[in-house]
Amino acid sequence: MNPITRMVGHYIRRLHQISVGAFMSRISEQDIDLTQVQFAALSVVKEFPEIDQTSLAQHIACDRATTGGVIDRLEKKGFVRRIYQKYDRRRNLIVITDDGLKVYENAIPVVWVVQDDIMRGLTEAEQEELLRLLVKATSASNKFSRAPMSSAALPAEPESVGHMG
Amino acid sequence: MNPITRMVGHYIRRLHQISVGAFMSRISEQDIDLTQVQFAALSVVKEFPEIDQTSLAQHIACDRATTGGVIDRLEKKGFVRRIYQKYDRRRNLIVITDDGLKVYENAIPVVWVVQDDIMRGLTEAEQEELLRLLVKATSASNKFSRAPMSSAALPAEPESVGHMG
DNA sequence: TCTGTCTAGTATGTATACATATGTTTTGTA
DNA sequence: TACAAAACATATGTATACATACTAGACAGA
Repeated sequence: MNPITRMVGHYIRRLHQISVGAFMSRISEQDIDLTQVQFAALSVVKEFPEIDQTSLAQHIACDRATTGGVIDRLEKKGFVRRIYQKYDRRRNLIVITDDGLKVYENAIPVVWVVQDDIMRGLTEAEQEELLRLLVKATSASNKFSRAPMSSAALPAEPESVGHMG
Repeated sequence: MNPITRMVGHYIRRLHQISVGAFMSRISEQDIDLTQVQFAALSVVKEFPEIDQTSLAQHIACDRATTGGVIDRLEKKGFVRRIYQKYDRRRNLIVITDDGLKVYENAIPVVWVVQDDIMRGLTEAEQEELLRLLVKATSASNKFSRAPMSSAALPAEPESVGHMG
């Protein structure tokens, strides 16, 4: 038996691949041009208009360099806009465009389909338990991570997030 | 509440980041120059000497292009060697070197420390349950994935993990 | 033998993901 | 006010991850 078959990290990486693949597959079916991370960024930009890149980075749990690239691509597609200010010229404020809003709304139903794709092999109870354990594990390890999620982006009561779609 | 906080994919991606981060952190402490995927590749190459790249790709669940890059980097570090054959000049056979073996053996204990880092927020029972659910979910979705793991690399007991086709 | 098909590996391009370094701007403090 | 420190974005380099396309080689059937 190869040791990698006993490594939790291996299955996490594998499930991540599956999750990304399912998202891209389902989103393409709807002719939507978005990645998982771009969708997450859009959802945060929609909720917090004129957010700066560093705050956005914290919400989607990417570092600033990665987030800059994500914004680049969203801007190129016309889904968000950077606003350059006078009173603090270090900051770019990000806003969602009308096109971005439309794409975002169209993508939302896809998310729940993907949810089901990823966990289709599990019973209803197991799906809830997996989600609960993922939330608990990420919350616990969050502070040790290099690109931690901001507390604003974390569920208020991790215990209660077990249910979805 | 932002919808991404309800997305299982978001937590999977997050736990993957944490897992990769923990591995790199612990492995650096030991002055070992390996990534998670490179470790997985080494372990397969050790178990199956003279494996070709496509088979290796299936075992570590990467596509051929990615695997080629992984082998490139491992070869550059002197941890594996490519053997070019006469009777089938399409195939490269990969073997582990003495240096590679040494590094691999040194890295093994780190893997178990990382295991604990990732799931430190969970009880013993929860850790086992998370691993079980990850194995079950990945097994079920494996066949829908672009870079599926080969069955040889999957755990032997279908009973406990849920076997796939 | 010739040819169409399949296979193995590679090349290219895109998208996260992050470390490190750089440059600019703002802020805090002496 | 001057200067150090912090903050923000970006640039560069490395490593997965995968689609697509391409080359070379093997192979089976006509």
